[in-house]
Amino acid sequence: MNKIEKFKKKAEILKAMAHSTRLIVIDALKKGEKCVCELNDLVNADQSTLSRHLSVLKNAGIITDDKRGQNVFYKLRCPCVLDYIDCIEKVIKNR
Amino acid sequence: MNKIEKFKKKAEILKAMAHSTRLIVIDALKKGEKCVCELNDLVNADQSTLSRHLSVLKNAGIITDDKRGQNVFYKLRCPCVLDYIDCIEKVIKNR
DNA sequence: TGTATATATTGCAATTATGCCATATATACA
DNA sequence: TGTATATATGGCATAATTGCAATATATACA
Repeated sequence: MNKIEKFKKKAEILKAMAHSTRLIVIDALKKGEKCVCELNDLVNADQSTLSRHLSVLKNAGIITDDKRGQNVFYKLRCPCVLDYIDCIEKVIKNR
Repeated sequence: MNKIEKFKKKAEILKAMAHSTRLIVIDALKKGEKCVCELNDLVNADQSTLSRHLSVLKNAGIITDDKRGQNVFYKLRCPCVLDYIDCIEKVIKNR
């Protein structure tokens, strides 16, 4: 894989994170897994819309799902994505 | 500013980074400022396209510009954005 | 088996992002 | 002043993202 392809892959991950609803989900998962219904209470969006956001995060490899009974539980695959938010806040403060 | 607004602002920054050309620029600036002509040699895009990518990064507060003579030099405002690489690479490996 | 509940998917319209071309602006220098 | 060089901007076509409504699927439980 050449250099440009590598940057494209990284951009994909960032793009998957680059939405307020998806950031709310990532933030909510920092203390452990949550089912869709719990996440639904946190975000202000249609159930189908949240479901699509979750699939974006899942396809990017940021979260994983685990179906148990009627519920699907999501959790962060790499909690380091949360560290990144600190830097983003610094950017916001400095601009 | 309420919580959702804060997440929207963070998403803006991430979205500004979420493009391969803009990641190449950010990476190129890790060792210090560079003029547009130097960046133009690194990316595979029209000059006007690069210019527009630079304005996206600038508007997001990720880079600043400094015009000296005929050249415009860009540099990272918060080099911590480079830390994304380690975490993003971890996400890519784990998925 | 039938029904309720949780979650995912499809269709579609509206918005936003992207890229290139042409053109504008601003500086340097003859 | 005129010309070349560096960078930015406007216009426009194409593609991608977003959100909701409707529908599908899958599990639980009566």
